[in-house]
Amino acid sequence: MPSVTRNRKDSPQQSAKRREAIEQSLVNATNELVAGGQSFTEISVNELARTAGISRSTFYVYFRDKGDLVGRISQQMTNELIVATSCWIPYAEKAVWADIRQTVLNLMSVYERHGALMAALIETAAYDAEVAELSRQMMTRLVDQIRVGYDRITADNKHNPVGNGDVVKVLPFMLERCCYFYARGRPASELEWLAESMTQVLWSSLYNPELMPDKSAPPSMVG
Amino acid sequence: MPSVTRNRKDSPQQSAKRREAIEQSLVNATNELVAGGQSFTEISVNELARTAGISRSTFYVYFRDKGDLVGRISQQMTNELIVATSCWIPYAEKAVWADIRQTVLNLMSVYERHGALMAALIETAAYDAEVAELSRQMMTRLVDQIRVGYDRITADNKHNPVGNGDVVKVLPFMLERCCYFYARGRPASELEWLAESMTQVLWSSLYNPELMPDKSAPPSMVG
DNA sequence: GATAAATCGGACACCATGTCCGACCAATAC
DNA sequence: GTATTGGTCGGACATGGTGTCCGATTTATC
Repeated sequence: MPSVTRNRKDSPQQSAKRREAIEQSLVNATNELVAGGQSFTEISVNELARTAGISRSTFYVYFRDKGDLVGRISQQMTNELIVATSCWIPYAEKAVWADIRQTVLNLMSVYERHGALMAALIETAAYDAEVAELSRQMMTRLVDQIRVGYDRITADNKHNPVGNGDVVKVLPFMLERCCYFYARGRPASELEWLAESMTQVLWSSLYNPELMPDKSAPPSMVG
Repeated sequence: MPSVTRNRKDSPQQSAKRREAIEQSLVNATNELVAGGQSFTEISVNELARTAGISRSTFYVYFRDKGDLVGRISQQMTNELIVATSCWIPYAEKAVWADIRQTVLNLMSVYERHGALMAALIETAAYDAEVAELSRQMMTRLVDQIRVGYDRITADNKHNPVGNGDVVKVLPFMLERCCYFYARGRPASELEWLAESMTQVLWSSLYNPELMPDKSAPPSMVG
């Protein structure tokens, strides 16, 4: 006898707890499959679900599609990145080289541990408008974060403010993209040069502005 | 009467000229469709071909798939980017602020004019291994280019070499990603702040290294 | 006007997607 | 025990894009 009260459409009285458990299984499955050499895009929902130990049907009970899953992951990643900067930003005005370096290493560590998820995020953002927006928000939050640091630095009288505060809109892209390219899934400990280089760019852009160039000199070559 | 000599498999005695003409039509179609709001990934081969004024069948005569097309485009884009740096790199040791700024503007201009193609390149690289490799090569070539400039700067006795030459592996990612994010399809003339910011990062990272920070100071906060 | 090249339309098998449903399997309630 | 219920499962379904193939038609060339 078919149940009449049964309503599939607005089913979700699924406990948030259960949803999170499934999400975790899917995250593990993603890591596993990406480690096996596939890109996230070419992993089918079926493959993903099976590897996570659930059926394709069940996947669609909890997530609209792969993009929906990635969207949730994206929130986590964003938070991790923000946290990674917390040993520098709140004290930016009195930070030394080593503080910035540590922040950079923290960021790299996120990409080391969550390389597959970061790849999934970036890949999906390429074709899924909703995820693209989330990825955009991730960058915006990083920019805001760096801006807080910048403001603290310039408010401090030790440092002569650089003319252009918009550098903060530029630096996070260097960080994100370099970590993505060089540090994804790789131990940060083997990437000393990367930590050093990114630290240097941050340092010289934010803490080194006293040495103003002569901006008025005419270009020596034609563009 | 069916032609016996006709061999479809290794057909391409298609003149390179014709291929380029078709490629150009497809490039235009891509611009048109992307301008219409779609992402390159969600444009079907049929739609792309029809907009370019050819049939789907003909598309497959000249290109294996969309990735093949994007691959060819990628070469062009890479070249344009390299050329964009030519007003700076060869004279890097005697360059002034305005020279770097001009290079940055040139780069932005590439993204202004070819925004759709750049998007197609990045999107496709996300799931097509072959295109991903080409996109990787694009970055590598930019790194090499910046390195040439760096070597000229450090060889010159005017500038005290910075400790870490690996900054050159980091800077192109800032340039590429920022142009992609901020300057794609947008007039460079309205993005003064971007040009200024990117120039500043380049300048302070490459020409401003005399002011060495105290790298030995212990971190003030815990990571 | 004959011949070959280039293009076209259309059919084909294939595969992933997202939706839907009935069957099943627990645990709990009566 | 037996019935109900929330959750899972397998499978069917329509849909839509892919890449391949071929026969037919158009276009260019001499």
